[in-house]
Amino acid sequence: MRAGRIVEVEAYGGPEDRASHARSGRTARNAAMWGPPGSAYVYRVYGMHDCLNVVTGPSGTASAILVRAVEPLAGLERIRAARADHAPAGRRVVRADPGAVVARLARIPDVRLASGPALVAVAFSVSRSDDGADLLDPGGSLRLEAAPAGEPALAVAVGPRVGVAYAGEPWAGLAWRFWAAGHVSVSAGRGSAGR
DNA sequence: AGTTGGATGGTCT
DNA sequence: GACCATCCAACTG
Repeated sequence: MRAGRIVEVEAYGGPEDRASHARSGRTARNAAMWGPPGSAYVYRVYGMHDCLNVVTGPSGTASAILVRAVEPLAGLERIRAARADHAPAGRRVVRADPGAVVARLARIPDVRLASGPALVAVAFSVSRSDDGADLLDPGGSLRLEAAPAGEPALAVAVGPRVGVAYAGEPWAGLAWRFWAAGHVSVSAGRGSAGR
C-alpha cells in the first residue's frame, strides 16, 4: 500500500473561470469535472504528464481541486519502484545513459518523491484510467481519506495558481493555491511560488 | 543556486 | 496551427 498526505492544492472552477479546463464548456476531456463530489478528474498535459484532481462541487457543476504535492508516508519502496518503472509517455528520444536515471532517482529524498502534480500521479500510479473514479469508496484502489483523528493541523499558506497567466485578470491573480506553509514536500518548479 | 530550452501530442481555435 | 494546471537536463555564475 502507498499513502501520503496532501500538502499542496489548487482550486479550479467552472466555465466562468478562464484558467479552468471547464472554460470551454463540457468536452470529452473535462467531462469528469461535472461529476459527483469526491470523484477523480485526471487529465494529460504537455502530451506526457497526467495530473490528479478531486471534484468538489455538486454533480452538474464543474469544479476540481488539483493535487499538486503529496508528502509520502507509506509504501516508499513501491513509490520508488513506480518512479523507476515510469516511462515518459510516447518519448522518442532515448536517454543517453539509463544508469544516470537510476542514480538521479536515488538522490531524491523520500519527502520529494511526489512534489509536483505529474509526480503525484507517477508516485501513486494514477492514470487517465482513473478518470471519474469514486475516491470516497472505502474499497477503491485509489482513495481520499480524512486525516487521522488528533493529527495536528498544518498552517496553510495561500497564493496565485501556477501556470495560468494566460487566463488574464482576475483569474490569474486569484489566491486559489493552498499549501502547507514551509513544508518540505511542496513543489518548487519554475512557475511555482515554492514553499 | 538559478535560469533556459527541449520534449510531446491531445485538444481547442 | 497554437497552446498547454510540467519536468528534466544542460547550461551559467
